[in-house]
Amino acid sequence: MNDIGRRTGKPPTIRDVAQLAQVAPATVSNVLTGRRPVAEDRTKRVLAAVAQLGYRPNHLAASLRRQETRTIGIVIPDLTNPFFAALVHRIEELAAESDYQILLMSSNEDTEQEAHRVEVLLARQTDGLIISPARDDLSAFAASAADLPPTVLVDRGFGLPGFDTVAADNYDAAKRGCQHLLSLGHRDIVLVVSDTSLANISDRIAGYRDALSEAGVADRARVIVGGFSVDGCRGAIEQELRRADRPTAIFSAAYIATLGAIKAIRALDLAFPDNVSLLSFDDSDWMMALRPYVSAVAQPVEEMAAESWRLLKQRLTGEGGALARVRLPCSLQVRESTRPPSAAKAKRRFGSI
Amino acid sequence: MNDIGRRTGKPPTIRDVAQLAQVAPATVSNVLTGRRPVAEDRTKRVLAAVAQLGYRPNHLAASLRRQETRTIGIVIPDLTNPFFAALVHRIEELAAESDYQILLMSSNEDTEQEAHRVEVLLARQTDGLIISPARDDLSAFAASAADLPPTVLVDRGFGLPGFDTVAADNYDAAKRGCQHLLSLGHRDIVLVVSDTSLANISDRIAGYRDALSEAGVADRARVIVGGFSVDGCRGAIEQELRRADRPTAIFSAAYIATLGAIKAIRALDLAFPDNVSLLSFDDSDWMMALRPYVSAVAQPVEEMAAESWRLLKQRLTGEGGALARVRLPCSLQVRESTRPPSAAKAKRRFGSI
DNA sequence: TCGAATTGTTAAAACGATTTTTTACGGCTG
DNA sequence: CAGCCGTAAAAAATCGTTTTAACAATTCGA
Repeated sequence: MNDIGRRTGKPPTIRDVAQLAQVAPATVSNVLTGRRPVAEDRTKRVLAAVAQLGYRPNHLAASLRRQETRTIGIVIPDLTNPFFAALVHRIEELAAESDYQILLMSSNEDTEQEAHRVEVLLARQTDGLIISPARDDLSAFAASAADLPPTVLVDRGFGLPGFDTVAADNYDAAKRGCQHLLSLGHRDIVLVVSDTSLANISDRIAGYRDALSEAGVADRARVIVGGFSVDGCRGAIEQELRRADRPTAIFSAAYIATLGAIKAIRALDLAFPDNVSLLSFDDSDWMMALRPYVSAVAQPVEEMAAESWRLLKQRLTGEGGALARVRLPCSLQVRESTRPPSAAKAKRRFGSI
Repeated sequence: MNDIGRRTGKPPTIRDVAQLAQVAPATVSNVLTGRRPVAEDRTKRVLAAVAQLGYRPNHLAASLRRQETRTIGIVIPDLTNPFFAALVHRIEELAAESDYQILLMSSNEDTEQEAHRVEVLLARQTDGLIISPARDDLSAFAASAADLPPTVLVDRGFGLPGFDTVAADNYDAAKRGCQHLLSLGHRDIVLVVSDTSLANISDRIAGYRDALSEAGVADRARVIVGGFSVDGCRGAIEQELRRADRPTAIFSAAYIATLGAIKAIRALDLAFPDNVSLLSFDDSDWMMALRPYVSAVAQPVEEMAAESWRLLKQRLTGEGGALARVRLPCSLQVRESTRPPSAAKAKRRFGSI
């Protein structure tokens, strides 16, 4: 380890390398980026100098000059939701493969925070954005909308004009999930959602309603709103389960709602699928730990991540065509928590009429 | 909406604002940053121009000049692990409060990827780093070590020289967890870990062993290694559960191991705590969905995040003192999955001697 | 063999801010 | 009234790279 040529203190710059290699800074740049050919002997000198100095190009300066940061901003409502964690994880992985890095921010389901984060990302010159907006309308971005770099909306905000959007086919998934329950003989199916103002949720509600309609039991539709907290959902569901005409099946339309549903069922000393069937929207690996194993409508998280990144990258490289709206199909995982309504239950209901 | 003074195409720069406000660029900067006083009338003119142009300071340029990016890099092994998701979530939240943003990267438990990510972060001039290293030795950073900005190691790499480090008190937590099982009467407690090369894991192993020693049953120690996959752990545990001298309790020392343990127990048609008690290291909100509710040693994720950020921020603002090593206590959550070994079980064991 | 095209090299400009230095202008003081 | 001082504004330097444009040297075609 010698210190020859090592400027103590500040890290070496391209000028230091150039000086040591006896070439111009531009030549160093050309060697390192490969944009223009450089004679072999100079290339070697430059490389040697780079190695000797431990030179690391300052990405900041390069970004400023190139007007490209190779950074994309991701804004999601809540990283502790495994769905979003998985989404971000995969996007990061894919982005890294193309030498893009991600600036991650959580909006905490709050429009104002979201708007602020987007502003920050704009100021930071991110090349692109992937957002799962807190609300489906444009209010949050209204102020910044005109200055947005290529932006993909994922999970939420599907179809908003001006954006590439990616989402699961929530309508179809909810419909199929509900049909599954119907086919088991359930007629009293309660749908638990976190919030009705979100389009992905209202799509699920629509799918649920349509499935009931087509089965001729539209009037049995019961949608309850539990909010974004587990205990909010739990409370709402408990109330539902305490009624005389207790539902025979619960369809929890979000991660939080599933947790709330299970907690509610436990709290009342009931069991699924014996007393109520349970179907979850969103599948997580931890569900395999549940006994009974919860049936679920699984969103294609990986594909959503892949598709979001694909679309964004196309825009970044200028290959993008017309704005895309990608709906990805969910898969229905029929497992142990959904069964025909129990005889005992049917009898009780019968008696109560 | 008029377009007066609006340069179409490129976003407005500080020069545009200066020109419109009839002042020098420096004055605009002073108004916006508040570093130097500016006369009131000029201030008003500048602010008006800023509003009219929709000027947004280019953070990139400011960073380059200031030699400070207000960006911190976070490198974690795996975002799909709820522990790390929660950690990142909280750090992001805290950092945002101080106007720092985070560049997030996953190492995927891989030293090479990790080293590469760290290099990228260095090139990007991040002001600080928070890393949960894939290995406890310095190999990954050896090349970059000298050039690292203030760096906090969290969860792993505790006590590595040259770093502020934060970790749960794994030794004590495992010991107390094991003591809990011992106090219930268990003597055949198997500890399931992902990997033995990690210091946090070996601390857990040590705590486990010491608890057994102090109870005079050091020879009953059984540590099995399942790797970083759920099914790896499941397989290893199944094998253990199939033995004639099946353990009466399983202590799963990591998120993945807990999942594997539950899966294994289910696969063999056993139940906890009836056939085996189960104690989990790492607590997640989804565990509340388990029936029975799994007892767990909970790492103080929020505090670990807070402490990491606090230490890092101190270094960033130059208030930092001597390198800190912070051990945070875990809490033992005794719930339903840990019970005294069953009579039936005891009898069977007795008969098999 | 001479001018044109090509190639490699470098000096200088540019990116967009902040910080340092210089200048200008009053108000005081001796 | 000259000189000094303090303040606010402007001008210029700076951060570290890439790109442009100018230049020299070489190759090629006619």
